[in-house]
Amino acid sequence: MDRYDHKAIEAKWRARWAASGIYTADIAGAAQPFYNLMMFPYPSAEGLHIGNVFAFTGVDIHGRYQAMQGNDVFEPFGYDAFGIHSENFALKQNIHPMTLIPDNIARFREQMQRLGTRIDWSREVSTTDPKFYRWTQWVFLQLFKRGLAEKRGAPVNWCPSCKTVLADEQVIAGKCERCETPITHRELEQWFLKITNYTERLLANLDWIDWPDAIKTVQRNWIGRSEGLEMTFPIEGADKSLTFFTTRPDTIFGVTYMALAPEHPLVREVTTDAQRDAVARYVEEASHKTAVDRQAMERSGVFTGAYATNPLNGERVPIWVADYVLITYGTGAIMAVPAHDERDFDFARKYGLPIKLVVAPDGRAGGELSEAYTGEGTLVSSGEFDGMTSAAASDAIVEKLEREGSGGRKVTYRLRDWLISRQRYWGTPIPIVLCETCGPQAVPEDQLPVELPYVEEFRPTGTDQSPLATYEPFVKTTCPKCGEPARRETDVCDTFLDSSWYFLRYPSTDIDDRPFDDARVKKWLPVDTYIGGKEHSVLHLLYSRFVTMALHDMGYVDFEEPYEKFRAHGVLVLEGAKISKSRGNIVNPDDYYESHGADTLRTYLMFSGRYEEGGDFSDKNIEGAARFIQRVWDLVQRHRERPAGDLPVDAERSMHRTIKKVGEDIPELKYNTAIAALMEWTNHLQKRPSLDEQEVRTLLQLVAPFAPYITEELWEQTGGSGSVHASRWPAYDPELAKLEQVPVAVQINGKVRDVIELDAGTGEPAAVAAARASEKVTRHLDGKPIARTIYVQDRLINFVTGR
RNA sequence: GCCGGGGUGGCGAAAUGGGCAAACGCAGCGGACUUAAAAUCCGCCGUCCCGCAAGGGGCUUGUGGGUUCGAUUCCCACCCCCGGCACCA
Repeated sequence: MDRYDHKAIEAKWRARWAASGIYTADIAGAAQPFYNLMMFPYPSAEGLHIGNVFAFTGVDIHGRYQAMQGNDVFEPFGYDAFGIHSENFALKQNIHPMTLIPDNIARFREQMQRLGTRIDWSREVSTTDPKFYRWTQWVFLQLFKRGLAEKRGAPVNWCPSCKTVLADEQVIAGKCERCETPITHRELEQWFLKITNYTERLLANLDWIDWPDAIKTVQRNWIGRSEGLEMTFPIEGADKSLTFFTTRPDTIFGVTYMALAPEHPLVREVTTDAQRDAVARYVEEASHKTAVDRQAMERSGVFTGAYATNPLNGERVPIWVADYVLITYGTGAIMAVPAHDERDFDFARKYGLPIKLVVAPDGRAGGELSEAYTGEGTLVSSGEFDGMTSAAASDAIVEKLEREGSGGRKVTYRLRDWLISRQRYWGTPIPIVLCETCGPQAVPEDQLPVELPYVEEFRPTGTDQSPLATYEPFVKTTCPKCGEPARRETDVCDTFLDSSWYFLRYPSTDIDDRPFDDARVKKWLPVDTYIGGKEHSVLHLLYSRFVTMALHDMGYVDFEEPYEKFRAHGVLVLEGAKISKSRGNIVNPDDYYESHGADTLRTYLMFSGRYEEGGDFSDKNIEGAARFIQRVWDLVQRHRERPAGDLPVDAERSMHRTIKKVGEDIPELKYNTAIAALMEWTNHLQKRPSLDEQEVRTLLQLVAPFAPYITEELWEQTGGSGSVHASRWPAYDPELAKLEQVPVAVQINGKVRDVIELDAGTGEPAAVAAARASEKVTRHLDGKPIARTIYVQDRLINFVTGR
């Protein structure tokens, strides 16, 4: 049999599908809308790589299956083309992003089309299109008008290489997520979105949304809820007090010093004249250290000369400045308990501060400590709380402080507000006018979009300003409130603002006077299934939940959670390394489109392992998928040449079993085992002299989601009506899908000695009788009496003899 | 360090409300077809031992324990790999 001509067939159906609009969703009229969403890509490199193809194929199979279930599937695609990733690529190529990005997009589109997806190409979105970012700006303004966006001075993460500030979520282990340069800190006026207003809801909704537990855990950890005590110690000789947070109230009698973060406002106020120079020097040095330095270097600090009083025992404790205390967590100050905290222990050792044991490990008296004891135990040297357990003492201490009004229970979070200003060129301009008299003013909505101008010199400046700041035609404007000359905000938005709402736009891309149409949002959202990479567990997935909640509270949408069902696909690696342009290990799908065709590539990628796990890419096994696709072709060609045969009951049963298995596996994204079942069935079909019409129909339908081109061609060749992709998924008969005869293992003392064929559903007496009739069983029993018999129907029999 | 996920043949992997480990595929070996090759088809294919053979027996899911008639699956301890967080008080 000849090899099928994948190039001709794929080109033919691509054209036909485009012409017929088979994948165009009926946005207004769909009876059973199903929003099948994939994370839109950054079109930053020269094209799709094999990892993108892997991800999108899995989403598409899901969409095709849902369509064959009778749903009106909407599967849109777009480009997240603003941002540092795209701009850096433009810088490297030395081509202006306004020229380069449209080329990249065209290339991505072509490669996606060759993949044979059921994407609705009539509703593309690109975040760099003014028709799109006009509404990103609108989203920003709604947040601004409700006080959820504000410009304020704060210590921020600065990447010296990218020359911009970054959100916390974009700092990985103290380094820039894009270029791995150690982050420094700057004190700058920046725009923040108040995601922390939503902390509790972001946390609470995780309890019911249908997401993988692993992703929920990552979000919970990122939000970092922590319960404890907040209290204050009065500062000696000053009208001030020092507020701190602790999760260990039981150790409070062990406080031997206090420590402030170098950036803490009280540092200046409490430092004595004698210590002023030393403290100033230390604070100055600390400001130059990167987060990476801070951790790598030995713990350090300096005494301020001031003292605070522990109100519980009246002890006087020195106040230090130490850079292991973070200004960004809790109150930026700590009570230090060297005996029961590793960091405080090291610090006390270094500076000769007292180490006072107050929690004794249970059943042992505390002696000299060689390291901090961080566990729980029984309180000692703690006044009235002596003898209590850590847990009881914590409660008692907090209650006492609450009674006295000097402290109380408090919940603290790790999550901080989302910093969205970027001192770069390639992004959505922040739609704000800065007026010297009126302050930051929203650009009136009828003046949107604030267009990003073409600026020849788009390189980052390295100052605290975006390159737009020097482009006067953009900067000069008038205040919308007072009409006086004013300047535009020149920072641009973090790309994650673009992607925080894009899914709301897809159904309304043809509407220009509002971001999204209410009726369409009601019809299509929340998204039915969202599938994307784990790398966005915090970042995109958290930000878009926040923005959706905010829009919900403003009354724009009637749901809080944008993606009630989310599934994460695995990541493809190459020889153990992440696939990326910078590593130079890009695998281009075009080579496989040419050599084997998209159907084979899709099938191969989905067959070689679990979709939700990913794995190491290697094309070693692609021949297996190619043979399977070719076998489907050959089977159907043979069927066309020979008269249709009958359908013996065994063949019918194996068909029903396959329909059941494939139909159960696809919704769970177990594509590898679905394909295995199809391979098994085709191996059976091949042994039959001729196929029944129903078998051919069913085969093409079951293979269709995986290999859309060849099945469509064969469907037409065999006179199928309409498109195979618009046909209804075949039903199976549960009775026929069952096995008639089952192999049952016969064990003696847990060791398999024989396997006998029994009718499915055979009861214990008959099964045991059959098993005892086996020569092998008799031989192994060797006359020993059976003490016990265990029977698991249709599975096994275990004869247990006495010892 | 803490939090996730994982470790199964030569390779990619199946199978966990405990029940025949290795489905499906790759590679390999043997055979059919062919002048020959490719393609295709048929058979073998975890490992060790006994046997000329038919066949029989032992071992085997990272390591060591435990529970159980029975453990890849459950429990305890540990090792390694991948991902996330990271001086979070």
